[in-house]
Amino acid sequence: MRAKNARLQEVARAAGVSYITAWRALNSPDLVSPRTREKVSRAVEDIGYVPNAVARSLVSASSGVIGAIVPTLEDSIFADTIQGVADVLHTAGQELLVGLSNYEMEREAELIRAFCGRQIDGLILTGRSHDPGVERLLAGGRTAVVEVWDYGDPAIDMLVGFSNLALARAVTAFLGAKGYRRIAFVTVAGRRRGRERLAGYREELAAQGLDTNPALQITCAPTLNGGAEALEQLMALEQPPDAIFFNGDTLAIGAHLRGKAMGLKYPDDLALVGVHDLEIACHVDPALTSVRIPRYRIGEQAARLLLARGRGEPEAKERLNLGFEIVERGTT
Amino acid sequence: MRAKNARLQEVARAAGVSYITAWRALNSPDLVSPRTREKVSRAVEDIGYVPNAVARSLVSASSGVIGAIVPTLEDSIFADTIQGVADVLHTAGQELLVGLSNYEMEREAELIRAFCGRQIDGLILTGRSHDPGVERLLAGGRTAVVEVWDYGDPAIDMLVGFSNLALARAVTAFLGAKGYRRIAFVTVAGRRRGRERLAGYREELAAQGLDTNPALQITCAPTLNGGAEALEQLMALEQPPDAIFFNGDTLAIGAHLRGKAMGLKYPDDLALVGVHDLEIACHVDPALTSVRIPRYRIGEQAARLLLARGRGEPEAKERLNLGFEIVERGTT
DNA sequence: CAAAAAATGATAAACGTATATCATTTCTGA
DNA sequence: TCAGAAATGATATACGTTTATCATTTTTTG
Repeated sequence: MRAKNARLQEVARAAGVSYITAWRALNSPDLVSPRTREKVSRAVEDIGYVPNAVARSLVSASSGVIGAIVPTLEDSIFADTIQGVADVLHTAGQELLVGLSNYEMEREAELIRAFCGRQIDGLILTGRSHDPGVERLLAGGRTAVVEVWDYGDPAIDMLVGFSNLALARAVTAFLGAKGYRRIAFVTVAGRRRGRERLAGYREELAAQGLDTNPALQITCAPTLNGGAEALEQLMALEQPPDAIFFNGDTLAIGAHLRGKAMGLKYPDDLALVGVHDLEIACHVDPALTSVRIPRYRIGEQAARLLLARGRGEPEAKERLNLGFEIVERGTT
Repeated sequence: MRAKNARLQEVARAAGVSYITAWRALNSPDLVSPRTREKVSRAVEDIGYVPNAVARSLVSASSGVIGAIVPTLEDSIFADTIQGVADVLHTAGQELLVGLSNYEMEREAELIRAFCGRQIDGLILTGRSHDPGVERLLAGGRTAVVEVWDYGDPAIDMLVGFSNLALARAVTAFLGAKGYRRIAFVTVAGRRRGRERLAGYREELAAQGLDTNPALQITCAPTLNGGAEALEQLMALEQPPDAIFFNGDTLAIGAHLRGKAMGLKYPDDLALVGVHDLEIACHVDPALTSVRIPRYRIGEQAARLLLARGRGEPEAKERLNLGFEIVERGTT
């Protein structure tokens, strides 16, 4: 049933040349006369020959494949980064093996192991904390690794991201400077990035002498509805916040729409800030203040670093802080 | 620099057994005594041995990798399908090679070629129209193929999706039954799926004797803003529509928010319907009527079909219509 | 027309695993 | 203690490419 793919040997036979000549025609065309080149490529066409990249990988110890592991594609955030990676890799003819860790370190570790067995040329990981066994596996430097999203000391090799701590401090400082005093912070339960931002938020509250009431620091589900419920919970407090910093536009938009239905006026009754600057931030009324994050560029740059390493250009900068930008709109 | 990975030979040496025994310990453990098994797995640990899946693929002519090609990950629609694929493949220990065609048939063809060279065990393609050369390449049946999203006759092998034609007819009929007479249809320029739905919309208009004015059939950019502008364009007509069928919730939400800012009342001034049933459809006021599409399940089922085929279960149903569901809410 | 250059060919080893065959050693039970 | 079973080992071939070496043929050039 499963007929075997044609090998180069068959191409050679069909073209009436030796194996080695067929090989040269495809891989070092200058060593071969134009006529032969022509014969061989016609044979390739006729037979439908596709070189076996597996065999090539085996002998060359490099596969032309990059692996990327992100927690999920269900929110568009990481999908944009993957898109950036894929777009850059495509220009270099490399393929992309995608793994979804579902925010589980163990699942990430499994994926990394499997990817390494496939001789990937490079690996993109989300975040800076990984299974210790994996860090040992990758420590040898056999595989180029870029960690993305969290700027800081790379745990393994190279890194591209922005500082979550700085982001949270900047937003908190921004709200403080606007005169808000009771600034709440809402994040998704159980996510590392949220915890880093929480730390930044707390640092800045302390630095500015703002209200540090723990009741203003809550978690919710990673959905519009989660944000909406968080808003209700916060506004039901005896002393409700005058500003809410949502760790994600999805939460913030959910809250925005719910709050508006409740009759809240932004920013007089309440200020809102999100993160990611999704398109919809401009389309609610008043428009949502948010933080622009280079999620596509993170992917692009990570892929570029891997490609540069593959070409043996160690001079490439191996630790990139791509920053972020607060985009002020009507809700603050 | 790039130290080679350990081979099984080294593991055998470290464990003090022969190569073949080490191999058996890992691949047919029952043939080996518990003590030996123990020695070998300790050696694997010590050395950090990871089996070379490339070599395995070469000899077994099957790679443990499935390829999936979608147009983009930038809208969450295909990302959800990929997520479904990845979740199922993970349970089977298969990896996922992702390709983004950017809606270009030629780029899709390149990716397919590259994937076939990598000996993928199965391939998931979006849509039913592909480069002719590719269809020839895949026609041999060497690689299991599932086309997803568009239900109809599979061009190659297996298929999982829903009928875009039926969807458009159903929505149009639904609006007609509600008494709307001037039903507009807005789709994204240059996308095949949009054209199929347009056909369904037109068929149903004709069947119901509704207004077929071409001015009510327009295209826009695939963004919130695109939808908003489409709304403005339609409402500026001398005879504006009384209902708009947006081919995508993103467009519909963009229009919804813009229209509300313009003072439109839904559904009295205008009815709106979207497609995809994104979470936000419930969070606008009034909530958006939309069509629920099994985008995650499409991915799951496609992956399941490929796995079943890989296990040699040809009895698996190879043409699945997963249907859709109109979710009626406040805008109609 | 001879010498140099270009093109082609033959052969072999390597990549790391899968798997088959046959041989030898060690263990188990009566 | 010995037959039979279980465990281990030695050896070889295959997968399809990459790459090296050396030999031969064909073409070009002065």
